[in-house]
Amino acid sequence: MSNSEEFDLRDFFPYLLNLAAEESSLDFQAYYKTRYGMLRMEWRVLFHLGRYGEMTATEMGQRAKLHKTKISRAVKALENRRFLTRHEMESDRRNELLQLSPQGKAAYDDLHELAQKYNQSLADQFSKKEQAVLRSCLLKLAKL
Amino acid sequence: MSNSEEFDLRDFFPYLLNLAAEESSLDFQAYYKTRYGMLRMEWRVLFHLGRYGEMTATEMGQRAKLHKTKISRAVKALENRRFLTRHEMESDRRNELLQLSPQGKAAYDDLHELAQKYNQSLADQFSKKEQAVLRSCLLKLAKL
DNA sequence: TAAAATCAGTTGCATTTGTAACAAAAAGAC
DNA sequence: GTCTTTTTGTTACAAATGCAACTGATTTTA
Repeated sequence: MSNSEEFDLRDFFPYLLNLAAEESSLDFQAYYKTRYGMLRMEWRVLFHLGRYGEMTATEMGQRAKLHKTKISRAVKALENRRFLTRHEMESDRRNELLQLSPQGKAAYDDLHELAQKYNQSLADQFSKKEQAVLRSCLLKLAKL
Repeated sequence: MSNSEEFDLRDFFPYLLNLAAEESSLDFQAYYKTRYGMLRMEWRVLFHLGRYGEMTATEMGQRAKLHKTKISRAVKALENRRFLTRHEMESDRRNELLQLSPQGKAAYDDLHELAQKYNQSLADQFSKKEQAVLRSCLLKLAKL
């Protein structure tokens, strides 16, 4: 039966990745959730707009590999909280340009800075060399 | 504005971990889903029983850091599909010993072998050294 | 030993997500 | 031009998850 040489869950990368992903985002997630009432998808959309400037939902979808329904819902929620505004484009009235409001920008600045610090605290567990290997492996696994 | 030296999502470990976790489990997930109609939690429970032998739900919860409601629902689903049986313990009738049925064992054997191969194909993207670093980083991040 | 506290496991409800159908606008066929 | 197809974004419905209340069994406490 249970041979101790046998393949274990602790050797299974998808499992490890899942646990590490969950565990490593808990604290940060708690922050934007309690502080700004945001969900993960809303934080991502906010980040994209803050980091890369105004864009349409479709553009963001391609850039971040997010499905349009996720974006649609996140945008609606952010709009309700006055974190962003939409502007119908004259050239094509199906398109809406999304941009952060001043509040949105303020939230972005706060979260962006925090994310950086938070990330540093995760990275500090590892040597520079390990950090580089980890990052490159993850990029490859994520197919980025 | 968008300063190109600025901290990017691609530098943010929680984000990378999430994407890598999702991407790296897609194919395997599709297999046990279409082949056995299982959800992730059900696969985990099946794996635990197959790998470590019969145990109670609480034991499994501690071992795998899973919440009891998740286990309860996964056990019910696996029981409905005749992959496991429950046996009330005489010593304490609140406890139920869970064990795989022959079908459950067969599914475990199949999935276990596939998981190993699948994992190997993920690992093959990296050198031995990289694999070791990746694994140890993930274990640390997952707090295992 | 009777009442209170604890523990295993389940169920119900509210939230979140995934999929697919949908409406409106634009582009293409002819 | 109008009829069909494609594209953008929303919505509806079903599945999945998290959390808290619950049932029944056991232990503790007084």
